[in-house]
Amino acid sequence: MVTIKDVARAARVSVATVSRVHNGSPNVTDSTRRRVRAVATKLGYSPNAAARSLSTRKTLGLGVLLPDLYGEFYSELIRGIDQTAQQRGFHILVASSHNAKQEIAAAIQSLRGRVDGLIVMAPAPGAHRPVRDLPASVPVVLLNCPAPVAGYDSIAVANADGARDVVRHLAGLGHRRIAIIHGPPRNHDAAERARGYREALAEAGITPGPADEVAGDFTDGSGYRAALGLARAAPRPTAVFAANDAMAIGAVSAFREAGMRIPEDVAVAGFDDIPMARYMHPPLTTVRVDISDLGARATARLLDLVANGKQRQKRRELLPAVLVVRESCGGHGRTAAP
Amino acid sequence: MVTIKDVARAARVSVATVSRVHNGSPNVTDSTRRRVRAVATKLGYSPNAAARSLSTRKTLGLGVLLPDLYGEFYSELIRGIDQTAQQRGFHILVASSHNAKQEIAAAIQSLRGRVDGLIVMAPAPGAHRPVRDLPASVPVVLLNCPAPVAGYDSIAVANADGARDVVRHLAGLGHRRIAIIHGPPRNHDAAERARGYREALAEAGITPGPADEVAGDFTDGSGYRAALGLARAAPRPTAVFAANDAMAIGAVSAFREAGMRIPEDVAVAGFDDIPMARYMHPPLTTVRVDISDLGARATARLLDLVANGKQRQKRRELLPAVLVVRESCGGHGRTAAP
DNA sequence: GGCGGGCATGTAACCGATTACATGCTCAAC
DNA sequence: GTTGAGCATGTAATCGGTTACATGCCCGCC
Repeated sequence: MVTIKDVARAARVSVATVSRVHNGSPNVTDSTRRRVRAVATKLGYSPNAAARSLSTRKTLGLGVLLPDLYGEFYSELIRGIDQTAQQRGFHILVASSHNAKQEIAAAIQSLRGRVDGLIVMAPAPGAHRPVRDLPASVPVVLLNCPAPVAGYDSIAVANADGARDVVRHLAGLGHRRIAIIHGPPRNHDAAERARGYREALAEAGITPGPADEVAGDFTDGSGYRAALGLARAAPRPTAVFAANDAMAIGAVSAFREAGMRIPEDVAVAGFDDIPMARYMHPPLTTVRVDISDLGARATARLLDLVANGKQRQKRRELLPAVLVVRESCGGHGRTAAP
Repeated sequence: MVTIKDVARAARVSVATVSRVHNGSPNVTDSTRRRVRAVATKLGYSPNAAARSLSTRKTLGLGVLLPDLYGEFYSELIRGIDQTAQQRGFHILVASSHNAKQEIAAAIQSLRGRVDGLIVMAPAPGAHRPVRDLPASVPVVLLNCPAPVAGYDSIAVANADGARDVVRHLAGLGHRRIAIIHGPPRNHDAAERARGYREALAEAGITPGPADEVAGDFTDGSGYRAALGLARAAPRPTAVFAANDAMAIGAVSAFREAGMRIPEDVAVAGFDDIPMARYMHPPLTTVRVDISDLGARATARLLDLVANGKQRQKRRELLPAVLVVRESCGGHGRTAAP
């Protein structure tokens, strides 16, 4: 390992000068600067990150704690985060935790001291406990957390609004039996989408039967199985709102296998607008959330906290969720542009 | 920030003892151990990662350098990597590079000293140059790289075999005009899949016309546009092999908009078997690659290198790619199980 | 009773950077 | 010619751990 001392010796200067050259300090003559640069390159020197962060107390790292890594949602999210972080010279440490309190605590523990800030997505209520144990000096941005958590910045998606809009759309199309495939129990996003669903039904004067709410867990497989059940129900719902796109995709597949046509026999809507939603057959009516933007905003906010300390007022930002009408619910003449 | 010294003082022992307690050294009396533990917990002590890795020369971090982060492929890959790493107490640093040599170099630079090893996926030929500049002491596992690179372990997918199998399958079904939607130019996986395609055609005595090979870039949008072109071609291909599933999904969507039925008017096959492939309509005939396993294997190999030094023989591992016949090409009576 | 082995614990060097402060030089102003 | 400002550079403390080696104690054995 070639260290700053090796470079200093070879360039016949002190370590301080080498350090100054690498950090762009102005007080170095051009000739010295050039000499140090040349030697450093020749020796293949690159500063030891651990040593540097030990003395500067900065790591240039951001921790990203996710409940899961399954599906297109998370790659989009990470993409937005990485892009923003990279632009500002930060790198990201990704850890997934399955939303279990213990695992979250472990992951946070393993990230401590390696990052200057944390983006935590833990939609389970109560899952933020381990976050509170963090020293107050670590900036944190919460993603899709249940309700504003006092003392933390947070960004969330307007889940209830989006869900209300889709279900209203469905009701407006004349549907009276509208089922929902829920997300995981104890998941904030799922709960909010369910709330929007119920509100829209109430608005429309519809009382959902008990069989109209079926369980799921945000995976395509769970949507498939849920829809299989719905297809056998009597009376059958004429429309289904799946709490995310992955489940909607599974549901469409199951309905089709059961011999039903979409949207003629059953309308299906999703949530998220993952890239592939528009390429389904029929193209999926869903709620658009700019997932990578969600990641980008969270990162920008976090970097702001990291740079300016935590003095600012904590805010909760709500990302709009807008209805995208395609063809899986009917009610749309033209083809959605790709 | 509470440091080891604070704990030592409060527990009335030396820093060495505190360190020993935290590292599970056996030479500490139970009473001391308990006292130190209690104090550490009360003070909320957690060792500074930078300081620790400065003196141990270990970081417990693995760098993951990816060409991109778009689509389900990457979340699956990261999932496999994270799972294996976490089990062994490592955490991962993810960076994407868009496959540009300069960005790769920058990313590697920013990872240096923060990780004990690197998983690099850079399918562009020549993209590994920056990797060679790494000090030989950093273990590296290459993913889907062009050909075995001397001096490095690598894991790749049997791209050509898989592609040959699908195209053979298509030819076996009686298709004579089989088009391909290519992956990005200068991408190894794409090139290999193209090679398999050509070999299978040659085997079947088919000479592809120039219009049968169209460009794409592995995104669903590019598959959509490519298929739009194919749909207008005369004579039209009766089968299309898309070099990955995302493009196959886009292609199916485009063909359908052009009024063609799948598989009756045109058969479509993909590559990767992303989770959602089986839920498409019709379920996609594709080539199964266990993506998260690919990540898991790469990680296991890397951890092995990290633990045992680099003395072992470098190996290239080839992950099988097996044909999964569903319905998008016909030739399959039953419904694919989900 | 003295000696030595083994064990718990402490002292201090070290890892590789950053940076406050010290040093010494040049040059302009008086 | 002296003085001091301003700048380039060096010296050494520091960040928070780990660990080789030193120390001192207890205990068993001859």
